[in-house]
Amino acid sequence: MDEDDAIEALETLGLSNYEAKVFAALQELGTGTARDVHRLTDVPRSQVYGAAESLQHRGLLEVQQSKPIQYRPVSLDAAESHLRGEFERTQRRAFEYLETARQRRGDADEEREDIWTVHGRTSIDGRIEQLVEEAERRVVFAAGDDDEPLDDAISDLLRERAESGVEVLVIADDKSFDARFADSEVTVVQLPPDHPKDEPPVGRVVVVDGETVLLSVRDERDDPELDDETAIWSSRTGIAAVLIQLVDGGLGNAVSV
Amino acid sequence: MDEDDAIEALETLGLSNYEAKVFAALQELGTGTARDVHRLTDVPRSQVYGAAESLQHRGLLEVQQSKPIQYRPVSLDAAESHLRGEFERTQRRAFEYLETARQRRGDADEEREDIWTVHGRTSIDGRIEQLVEEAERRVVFAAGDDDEPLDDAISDLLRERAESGVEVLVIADDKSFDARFADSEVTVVQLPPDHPKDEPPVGRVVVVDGETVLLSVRDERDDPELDDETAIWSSRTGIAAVLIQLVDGGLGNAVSV
DNA sequence: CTTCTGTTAGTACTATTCTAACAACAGCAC
DNA sequence: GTGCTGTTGTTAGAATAGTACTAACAGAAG
Repeated sequence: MDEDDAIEALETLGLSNYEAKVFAALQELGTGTARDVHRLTDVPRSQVYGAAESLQHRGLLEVQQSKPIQYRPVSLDAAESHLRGEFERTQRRAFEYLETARQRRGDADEEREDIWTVHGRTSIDGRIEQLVEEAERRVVFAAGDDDEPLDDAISDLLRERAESGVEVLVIADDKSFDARFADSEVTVVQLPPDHPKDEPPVGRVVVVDGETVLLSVRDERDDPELDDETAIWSSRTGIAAVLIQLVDGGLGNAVSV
Repeated sequence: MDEDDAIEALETLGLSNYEAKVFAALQELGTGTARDVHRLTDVPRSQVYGAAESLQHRGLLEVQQSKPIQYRPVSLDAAESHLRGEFERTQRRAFEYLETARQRRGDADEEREDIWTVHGRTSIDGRIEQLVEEAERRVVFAAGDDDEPLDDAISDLLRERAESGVEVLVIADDKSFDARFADSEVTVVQLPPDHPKDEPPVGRVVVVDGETVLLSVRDERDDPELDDETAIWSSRTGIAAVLIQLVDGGLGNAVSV
């Protein structure tokens, strides 16, 4: 993480280029004048005043109206809280409208021979949750080798659906899943040790009611935080039926989806 | 909250203008093609493809590679989680560097006749916390009439400092403070009912060790979420001594700061 | 044959980056 | 006290980069 990355990240958080540089410089200076900031950065001195005023109005700087004006950043904790508060308020504004827009949509189109592609772990998690919530009879969930294949929210939801009468099977190839679902209605099926092991990049496989299937694939990149997972899913289609048969065949006699 | 506000908010969250409009349109459509989106918005049809691809890579859309291509938004919950995750990762990137920059600063300048101005409630809360944390002997905290003058974090900190041996007085003009500090070492001083009442826009008053003072003022605007509070504070200065005497005088015989 | 689709290129406009200039003030030498 | 130099804070404008939007086209679908 170098200074350019941090400046870029601050810009992503909504600061302008000059604001980001002024804020970062003042972290290092502690307290400083426009000239001090200009000397430490490539921000033109005449531009420091406007950038600093904007930061002050956003609650990120304290100002001493002396001659010359002195600036100091608020604490990093206060700055983080402040930016997070701004983010949450902005997101709430946007999503209140989006919820009303969503409610305005007409009757959903009938499902056709659709295969959908989703990028990103949180989006895939969301789709998995939705498919599981819609299950009426049976859910089969399998995960490939992974440090953390099963999100807490998803495992909670699997328990909940199992307790509400849906048949839930989790296919595991290590023992940790037993502990997670030990006291629930979820059935954990252990693959035999000699079962051919899917190598990465296989991610998750979910089959719902024998007619909906989701397959995710983990991109082979280094940074797990970058949501580098892609999934396809399909429901009540010919291709879904074929994929489900393929998944079924891959599991052999261990379990039927 | 209308559509333009939502579009603007989505732009603040990092979407481009076209991306925001495509995403909002698809909330209403449910599923749609580039032409469907173009018809519902003023986004040129040729620009919908690029905006949609970008949204997909950000994990906000699902795509069906048919002819024509079909797009659908991920669920609003998944979208919110996703944007929040992006925000938290970006903020962590920025603040890791800022913390190292902060640690690199030289010895803090000696305090001079400084008066600092702070905008925004979270920044003022942060400064109050810092002043209270630095207290060695005595903290006096007063708040004007307000729906929620005392942040949980601040009240927790006041308790903690009282329990660690600092003398903490909270000056209240209603009974609710008794409940908050009933079982702690914090002393709550009730102003007499006939005490002249500060009218808004007075916010908070904090005096630390008889030599540091913070005075906040609430701007008279409607929206409490807009952090419309401004504070001044000063430490070990002549003006701080004067302000503290003024505050002392304002409290009459009820308490000495 | 017409319309639609997806892609690419380019122009016009807006925003940002950066420089220049200036009045007023502060500091210093004499 | 005066004169000179440097600093401060403000404003304006040119250059550059990014965004908004239109136009055009090949290929496919109806």
